Amino acid sequence: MKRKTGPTRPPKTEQLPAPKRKGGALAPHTVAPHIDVSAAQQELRQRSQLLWEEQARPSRGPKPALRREDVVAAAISLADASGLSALTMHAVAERLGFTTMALYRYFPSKEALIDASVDAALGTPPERHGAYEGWRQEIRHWAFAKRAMLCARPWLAELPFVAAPHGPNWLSWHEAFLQTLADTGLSPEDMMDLIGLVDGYVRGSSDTAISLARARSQGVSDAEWAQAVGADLSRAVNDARYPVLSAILSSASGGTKSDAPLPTRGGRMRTMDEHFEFGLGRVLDGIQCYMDSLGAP
Amino acid sequence: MKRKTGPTRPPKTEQLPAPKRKGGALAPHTVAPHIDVSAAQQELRQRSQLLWEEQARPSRGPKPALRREDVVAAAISLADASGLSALTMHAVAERLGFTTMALYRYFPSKEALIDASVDAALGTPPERHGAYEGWRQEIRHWAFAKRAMLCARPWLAELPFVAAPHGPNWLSWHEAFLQTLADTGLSPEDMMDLIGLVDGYVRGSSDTAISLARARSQGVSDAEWAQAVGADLSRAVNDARYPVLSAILSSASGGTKSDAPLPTRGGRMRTMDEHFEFGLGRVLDGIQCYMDSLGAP
DNA sequence: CGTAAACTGTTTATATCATACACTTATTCG
DNA sequence: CGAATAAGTGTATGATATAAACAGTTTACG
Repeated sequence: MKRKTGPTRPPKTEQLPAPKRKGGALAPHTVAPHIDVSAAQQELRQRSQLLWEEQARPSRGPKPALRREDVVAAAISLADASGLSALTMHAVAERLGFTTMALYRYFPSKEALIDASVDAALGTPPERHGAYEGWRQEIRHWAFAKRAMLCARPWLAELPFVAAPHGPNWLSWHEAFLQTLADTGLSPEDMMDLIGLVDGYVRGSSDTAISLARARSQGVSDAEWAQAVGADLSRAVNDARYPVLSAILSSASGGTKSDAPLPTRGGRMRTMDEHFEFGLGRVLDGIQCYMDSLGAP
Repeated sequence: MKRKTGPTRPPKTEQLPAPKRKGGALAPHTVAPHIDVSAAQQELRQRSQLLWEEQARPSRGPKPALRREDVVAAAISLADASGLSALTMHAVAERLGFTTMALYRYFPSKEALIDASVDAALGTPPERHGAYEGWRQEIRHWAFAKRAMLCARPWLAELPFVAAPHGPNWLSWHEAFLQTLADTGLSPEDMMDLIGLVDGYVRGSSDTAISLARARSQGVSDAEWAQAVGADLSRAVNDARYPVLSAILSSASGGTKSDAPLPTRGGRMRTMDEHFEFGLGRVLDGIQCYMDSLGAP
């Protein structure tokens, strides 16, 4: 039979039967037209609650063999070892010596387990070390600590950072940040915005570091990684669409083939941490400017 | 039979048979111990190449009925309409009127298709409007444009932003940024770091806006969304672990139940865009400081 | 004290996906 | 024309999340 010039209609048009999902588990955005909004709200509320409520053991049946923390610990160790894709319900259960379905006695869905794992993985910010060194140093420490935490758990960056409920540890990072600003006299709204500024920068700019951390954990050498990262950039060289970028890249790498992820000048190139520090320095300068402007007039 | 105090070993211990995945398709980090590093490198290279190479049609077999762009367009329209979870190979194929497997003639894996969809979705930055307004205004426009793009396609934020190959459009955003700095006399390394700074801030800080955009697209009202977001924060109130946060929240919301996502002072609260603008202003101030410090000594 | 409620973990089943593989058909080069 | 090659299809497989029914356990309560 001859195929018409137009695309063939596959005969097995099996009218996908409108994802039912009645229990209201996953499904953050399945079909959209007829989504049950209140159910979605309900579910988010429940996920959030799971992060905060104590595990009230009811006094009727047999004692649970596990605590939620045990499940979370298993989940985290899997993700730490082999990335987010290793975090399957089956794998977690097996590590604990249970069947997959047993986990659903502790978490209503994989998403809820991940919520909890993420919050646990965030940990709490490091305790204040010695004397208070002024907001600038304090924020700097905070930013480096957060970055280090993200790099230590690269799988956190595999998750979309939106729309997840925030747990106790997440709040503790916020709290620590606010403490650095406590005696600056800034308004609450300014403080909250500055969290967004610094935290936004830290998360947004850490992707290279995280990517390297992940590569390392997979046994990729730094050189290989740098080459892979640089490869994308170096495609811009001699491409008329990217005049400035092209000029920068070819001038910086001295005309030879550029293996470096970022252009190296004649002098010493900044290390990755120094790149981060540079940007952070600008952020802190910007905050300083703002404080000065408040004090002056 | 009495269960031992230790966890029950499920009888069906089916020794999960070491994910084989021979074709080398997905599997960014499956098992880690015996990962074939060079294969992973190979695959990344291939994914990147797919974003750049022209589709060279071989002159032997039948003409392909589609172009890669068609597939990408279908994928994007699905994701736009219903989020990333709607982007399945089946759905894309059905929209095009083909069978699922037909897509694999165009993209070797779903990941490769997503790579291409992401780059296409990024689009190109808006053309320069009128006269050059100075780097500060130009960067500001760039940042707002990028943020608007992210909000218009909230599903981009559902993807992990690491370890994906960068395509032509991604580079075009970089190029546009560099053009704003072209006549500032900054070193290439500084310019690249400033991209990281501004782009990091834009991506990292846009999550609230993106979350709202997504909620809207799902029919959630702004009020419901605000309540859901605020709920997590308001748990800190009266929690001894979060003294500063608690104080800020309870003072700001006047002691009543806080429905607002961010604390409202007596005066008018900043809108979401104004929050963004505030942080961006600090970033730009920080850049200004740096330029001044370079020019002065 | 015994029984039923409430709860635990297990078994079994199902739906959704990505994708491998073999096959049929279409196109074009020699 | 006929062989080679590629396109799209059909079917199968394996991974995964999770629903539903079940069986064993503990405790509250009559």
